[in-house]
This record gives sequence, structure tokens and C-alpha cells, in this order.
Amino acid sequence: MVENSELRKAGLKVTLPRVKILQMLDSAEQRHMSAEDVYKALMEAGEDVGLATVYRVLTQFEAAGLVVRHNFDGGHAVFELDDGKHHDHMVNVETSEVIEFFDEEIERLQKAIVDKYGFEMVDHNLVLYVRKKK
Amino acid sequence: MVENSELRKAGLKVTLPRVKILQMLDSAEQRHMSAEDVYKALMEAGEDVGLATVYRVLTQFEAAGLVVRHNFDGGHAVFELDDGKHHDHMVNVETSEVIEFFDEEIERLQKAIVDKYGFEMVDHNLVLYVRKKK
DNA sequence: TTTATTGCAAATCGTTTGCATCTCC
DNA sequence: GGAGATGCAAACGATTTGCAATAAA
Repeated sequence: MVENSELRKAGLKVTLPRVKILQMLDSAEQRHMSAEDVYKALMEAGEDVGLATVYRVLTQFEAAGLVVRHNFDGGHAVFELDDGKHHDHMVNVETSEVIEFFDEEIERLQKAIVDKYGFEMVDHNLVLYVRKKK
Repeated sequence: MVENSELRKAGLKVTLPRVKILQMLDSAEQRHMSAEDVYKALMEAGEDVGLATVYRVLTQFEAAGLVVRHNFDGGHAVFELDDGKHHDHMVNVETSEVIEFFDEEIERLQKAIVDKYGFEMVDHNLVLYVRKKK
């Protein structure tokens, strides 16, 4: 279970909305949720939190490293709890299901390319859009 | 030079705005332009085309396969002429410069992963955010 | 002439912000 | 009690759309 100490550690006051949002991200069936998703889930759970607060809190969580933000195709951002383990994503375009994967070799090759160009990596983003093989 | 026949081939009437936009994408210094970029460039060139038209035309070009749309981090989409050769992108976060690259090995590994999960690839998207090594 | 295309302004979507009110420490 | 957090509604930036006017074929 997510601890309130994580909030304190991040220099964030332990408030009801923050605790609820953190719990929601931790307990929801879907690991990847948009701000809207979180908001609706809270509503359904009878928790009364404003949408603006959800956006604000998610952004703070991201800055604090509690959460990672992804910009998959299609307008809105999705967030997931940061478990510290980097991974990439596969999106099933037919179901919108998100599958996580990690490939050491790909990571290595990316670094090699960045290096070759004389840059250093700030961030990287790999998304495979897929569909069940017929 | 881009040909009007490309427009006809795509089933699009050859209109002034479409021709101008296509030429702009072909001749601009930057291969990657947002709708706003194209619009401003046209204005500066004395061409009078509405912003809504630029959006509409770019979307049609994308559907016709003349142009590829990318959603890099940061709100707005960028478009580039489709030369038929797939490549990935590196974005210099300090200058917003976009560098194209292609790595056969990475492509191969991506396919292998998709395969392993029993999917087929619909599309894929790899962006490396980088900065000059200090 | 006929139908597609354009320009404009208003609408939409996801997200952010100002501000008065409320909560946590 | 006071700093910081919240909710609401208004503001936002990117993109889309309705519609009457216009330009291709």
C-alpha cells in the first residue's frame, strides 16, 4: 500500500485529495490513467475532488517522482505510479490496453546512437502500436 | 520539386492553398513544421491562407500519405513530407532541433518483441530527447 | 454548373490559472 | 494562526467545425 510518508518525503502536505489520488493510482485496475480517469474514478468512489485539483496533484506527483507522465498518441496524457523500473509501452490500438515491456538491448542501442551524435540522453520514449495477430 | 500530380493522385482537387502548403513543406529550411509554422511561413511569403485550412489540408495530406504527423512532447503536432523512408527522431531539448536517424537493429528488436507477445505492429514511435554533451 | 474547398468565427478538448475559501501542522 | 491546498469558474492553446461565400473541374 502507498504510504503517506511518500508525500511528506516529497515535501507535500498530507491532504485528503492527495492521499485519495495516490491510493486510486495504486489500487486501480488500470495502471495507466488520465487525469479524467482518476477524476471519474474518485467521483464513482464517492470522493469529492475537483478536476483542477487532480491535474495539479498529478503534476506535483510527477515533479516529485512519484508518478510518470506519458503522452501517447491522442491528445490526453496518462499517468502511472513510478515503480523505479524504466520500461517502454505497447498500446493495443483495438482495445487501448497498455502493455509494459523492457528490452535491455534496445536501451543499449539507443544510448549508443545518442552517443554517436555527441549528445547525452535526457529522456526517451518508445511506444509500439499493435493489434492482435489475425 | 513536389508535383501537383501528387495531389490528383491522392484524390484531392488541385487548389491554391494545397499547392502552396505542399511547396512550403518541400522548400522550408526545417523539415518538421507545426500547422502554426506552416501558417506563419505562408503569411510571411505573402500567401493568404487561413489557419483552419492549413490544419484541414495537413490532415488530408496525412490521410493521403503525403505527410507524416508526429506528436513530440509539448502540445502541438509537427508534420514532415513523407519520403517513404521510415526513421526515428532525436529532439535536442535545448534548441528544439529535430534529428532523424534509423537503426536497423532497433527496428528488428521491436518487431521481435511485438511478435513475442503475439501481436502485429501497426505503428511505432521512438523519440530520444537529448542535449549536447557538456 | 456542380461540387469540393475555403475563410471566418464560434465551438471543442484537454489543461491551467486567479482567487476566495478552507485545511493541515 | 498562517502557509499552503482546494474548488470553482474563467482563461488557455491547439485543433476542429458550421456555414455561407468561392474556386476548381
